[in-house]
Amino acid sequence: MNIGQAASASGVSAKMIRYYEQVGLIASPARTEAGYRDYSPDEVHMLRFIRRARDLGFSVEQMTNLLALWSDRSRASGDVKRFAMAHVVELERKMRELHAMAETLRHLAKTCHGDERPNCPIIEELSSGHEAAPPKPRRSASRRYGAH
Amino acid sequence: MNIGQAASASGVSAKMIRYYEQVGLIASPARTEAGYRDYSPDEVHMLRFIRRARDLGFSVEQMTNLLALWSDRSRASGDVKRFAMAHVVELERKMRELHAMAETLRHLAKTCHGDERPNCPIIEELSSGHEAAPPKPRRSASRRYGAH
DNA sequence: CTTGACCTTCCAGTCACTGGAAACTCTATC
DNA sequence: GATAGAGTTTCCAGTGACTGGAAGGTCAAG
Repeated sequence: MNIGQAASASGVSAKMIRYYEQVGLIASPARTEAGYRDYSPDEVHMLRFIRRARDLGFSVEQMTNLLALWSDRSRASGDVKRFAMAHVVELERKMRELHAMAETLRHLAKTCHGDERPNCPIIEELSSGHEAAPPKPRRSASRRYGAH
Repeated sequence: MNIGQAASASGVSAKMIRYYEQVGLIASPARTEAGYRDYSPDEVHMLRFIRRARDLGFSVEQMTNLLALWSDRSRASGDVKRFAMAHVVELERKMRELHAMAETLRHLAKTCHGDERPNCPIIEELSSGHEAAPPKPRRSASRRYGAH
C-alpha cells in the first residue's frame, strides 16, 4: 500500500504521515524498489489509531505514550484510564478558560446597544476596565487560543 | 517610561511589546538618546487594552481590528458588538469541540475497569473503533488543541 | 511516447510567543 | 573614576502540528 492509499484508508493525510514519521511517532515503513513508502495493514491500523487519538485532542507526545500502552500487552488498564482521565481534566481546564472568556464578552456585549451610535461599553471596558477574562489564572501560564 | 516599566504597568511583557511592535500591532514608540524605547501614558494605556483583549482570546489580527474600532470615535457600537459576538460564537465552537472530546473519553473510560488487568476498552476502542470525537466536523478544517 | 497523477525530498511559512547571545547603557556603590 | 549588576538593544532560533510549494523521479493509461 503506498502512502496515498494508506492516507485515505486511515484518514491521516500523506503529509501528516510523513510528518509523523519524521518526528518519530511512527517507524519508517518498507520501501518499494522505486523508493515509495509501502505500508502493511498493521501500519494502516496504527495510523487509524493515531487519527482517533488526535481527534480526541492528544498531542504527538501523548500519542507516543498511547502507542506504547497500545502495544504493551501487559500494561494495567488502570494506566490507560489514568492517562485518559488526566487528558479529560486538561480538556476541561481549557473549556473553563474559553467559557470564562465567552462569559465576559457576552456580559460586556449585553450592555452595548449595538446600534449606530458610537458609545460602546465593550470598548470602554477593555480600555479602562478592571481585570479581564481568566476567572483567576492562579498559577498556570497556560496557552491561549487565538481565533482567526 | 522605558520598556520594563511599561511592561509592568500594562501586564504585557517586554518581549511581547517588542513582538507586537515588530508585527505592526503597535507603532514604534519614541526613543531616548541612547536608543531606549520611551512609552507615553497613552501608549501604556493601549498596551493595557491589548492585554485585556488578548485575555479574551483575540488574535493579533483581531486586536488590530479592535484597536481600529477603539480609536475610531465615529464607528457604530453595533460594529463592536458584532465583532465581539462573532468571537463568542467562535469560542463556543471550540468549547463544543473540547466538550465532545472529553465526553467521548469519559464514556470510554467508564467502561474500563482501571485495575491491574491488561484488558482495556479505551485502547480497544481507539484501536478498532468507529469514528471518534468531533460530533461531526461538517466542513471546517478547524484547529486542534494538543494538550502537552 | 506523452500526459497526468502519484511519489520523493527539502525548505519555508503559519501563530504568538519565548529563550538566549552579544553588545550597549544606566544606576549605585566603593 | 572604576566596577558590578540590572536593564536595554538587535538578531536568530525554537516551539507544535502541521501546510504549501518547488524540483524532480515513477507509474499506468491511452
